[in-house]
Amino acid sequence: MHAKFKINLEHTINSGQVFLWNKIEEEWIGVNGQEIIVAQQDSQIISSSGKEGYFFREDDNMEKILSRIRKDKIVNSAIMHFPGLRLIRQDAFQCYISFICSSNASIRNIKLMLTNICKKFGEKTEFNKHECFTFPTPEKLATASIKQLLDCRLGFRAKYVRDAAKMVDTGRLDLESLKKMDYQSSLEKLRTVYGIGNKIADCILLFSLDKLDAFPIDRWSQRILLKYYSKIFNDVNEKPLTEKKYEELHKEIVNYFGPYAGYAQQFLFKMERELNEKNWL
DNA sequence: TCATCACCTGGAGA
DNA sequence: ATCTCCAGGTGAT
Repeated sequence: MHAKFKINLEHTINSGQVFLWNKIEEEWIGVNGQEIIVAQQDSQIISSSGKEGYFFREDDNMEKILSRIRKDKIVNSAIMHFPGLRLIRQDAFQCYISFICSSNASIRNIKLMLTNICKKFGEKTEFNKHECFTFPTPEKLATASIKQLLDCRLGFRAKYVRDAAKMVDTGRLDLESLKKMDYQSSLEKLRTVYGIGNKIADCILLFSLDKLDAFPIDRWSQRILLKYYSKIFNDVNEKPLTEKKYEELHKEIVNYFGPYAGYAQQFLFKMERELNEKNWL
């Protein structure tokens, strides 16, 4: 890989994509499904699964991607301020459950819920002198009762998670097969899950199912569009997006930023949150 | 199709 | 101390 496009772990992990990561001294330790990943800046990234170069999308052609999304001085500024920021290719089931939990919750709270889920349903594992719990498999999480999920502090999301885990466990939803489908078809399939709307579907598609044209429009994205792009996109305002508005806006966005629009979202999101001094993990 | 509203919970700010 | 408000939304009316 060209040194110019070296991954910056700090920027990447602290960008709202992942929740089960902790920094201990100079090392980052993260849970990704049944694997544990240990990474240190400017050092080798190791995984308990032995799979390399996958999680941080080291196969992405960043020169090409950045040149395609650099449409204006706003994205350009975000790219310049956060070099080495990458999208992450997460374990699909963990990503799916994580973003279902993200509904109307702060990052800190999401992390707490997911940590509780791992402690209750995951496997205690040791890797590279670090001990932690893996994320439960669909089979394991599908056995969870509502009460157990409430004990994990999921609140009203407990029923969503229970249904979602059962969808995967029973084979009614095959996350791996969504990777091979196009954006629209996989989006529609995800949206059939109780608890998944457009925004959460876009997060799952972008962060785990290789749909780089997914552009999650959350409160922050909306603020960004209103602040910097109100001249470019039609009818952006601060009001909550209806399903139809969301879809129309998404089309306009992909039309403008292109097939790697999701990368543009990640840079813009990171920049605006930092500008407002919001906390990460 | 659209506008409201309730929803668990933890943390920040008044 | 106690209260209010909000956080990377979604589903039901």
